[in-house]
Amino acid sequence: MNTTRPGRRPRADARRNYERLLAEADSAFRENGTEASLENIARRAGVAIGTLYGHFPNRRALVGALLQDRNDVLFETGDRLLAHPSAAEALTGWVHAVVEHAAVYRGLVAMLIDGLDDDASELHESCVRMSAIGERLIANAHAAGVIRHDATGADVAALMNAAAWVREQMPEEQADRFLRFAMDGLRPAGG
Amino acid sequence: MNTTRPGRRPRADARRNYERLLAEADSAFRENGTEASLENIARRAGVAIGTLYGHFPNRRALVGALLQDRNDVLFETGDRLLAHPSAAEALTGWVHAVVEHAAVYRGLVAMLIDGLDDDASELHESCVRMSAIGERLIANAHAAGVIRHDATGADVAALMNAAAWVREQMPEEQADRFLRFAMDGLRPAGG
DNA sequence: ACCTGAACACCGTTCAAGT
DNA sequence: ACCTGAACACCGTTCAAGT
Repeated sequence: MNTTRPGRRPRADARRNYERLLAEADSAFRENGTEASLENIARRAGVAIGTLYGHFPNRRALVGALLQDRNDVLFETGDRLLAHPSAAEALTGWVHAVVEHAAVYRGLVAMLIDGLDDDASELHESCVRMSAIGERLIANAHAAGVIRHDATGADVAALMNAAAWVREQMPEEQADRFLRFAMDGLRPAGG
Repeated sequence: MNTTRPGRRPRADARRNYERLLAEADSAFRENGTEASLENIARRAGVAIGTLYGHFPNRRALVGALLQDRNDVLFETGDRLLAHPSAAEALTGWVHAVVEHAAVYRGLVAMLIDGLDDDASELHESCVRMSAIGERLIANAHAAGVIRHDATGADVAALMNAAAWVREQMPEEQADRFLRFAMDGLRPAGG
């Protein structure tokens, strides 16, 4: 639960401000998406705008800090699915988990896509890890013959991101239907 | 080619400004997406910001004016496809046409989605028309038995919008693959 | 009838000055 | 070591004043 970075003992007020900023950012991002006003977040947290930038050099850092715990959960899910006996169920489970993960904040999918390409992004490491898990699950699916042979990791990633975007834009039920149909399109030809 | 609205004879300078604003907006939207700075557009067109607002009350109106000609082409395509002998090819053709249509400006898909729900939007009419064509083509596809029976118009719309979004975010080739796979997911179970 | 640009209210981001 | 808030450079949008 201690989210403080390298320096040893943060001052009590610094820690409190950090915590408050995270809480306000979370609620602002949930309400208005990842483009929510940072000035507003600082104001609601009761600190000056400079304090926000002191703790988080940019918007990505703030989002990254908020995603920490959720990332841990996601990667545990990934490990569990990699050991799952059914490669098909594992892949489906992963896609659902990632879509759910990205659905917290409107606009997050776009940030994650950028984060994968930009190695200077605070989100880069987790994006790469997500990508790696996906690749392995797809390899397993191919080995088990439960996915059409011409589908690549990039194809599944595109599907996943698209589904997350649909989830941001439309009612959850519609997003579920989209995901189900799209996944059917990945099944082997004879399936 | 005359794009002037109800008032009879626009002043020569007004017409020229209108034309210049459209041209600059088009290039700005192509470069930076539909969120491109309006002040920049006015500046590059050589007019004051107030002149831009005089011609276009908001960003949607500007986008709508730019889409006029492209809409005509799209709807002609729609009419032609509605008369196409193969319901399957017609639907596929329509989805491709809409994705291509929305791909001009990054961010346009999101505006079109909003435009369908918001009847105060300058884009609303064309969105409704697009939607109606889609519905008819899907009805035809169902009648011909070339689409899975549980797929609705909303499902196809979601797929189309998602494909357009993928086209905005990733290389065109990736978007094509996504679209092909996703469309396969709409084929009848036994297909 | 149309154009101008100042005015207002908002941003993100930086940084000298404080404690 | 951390916080503050003014400062700068940018927005979208409106509207009184011009021609």
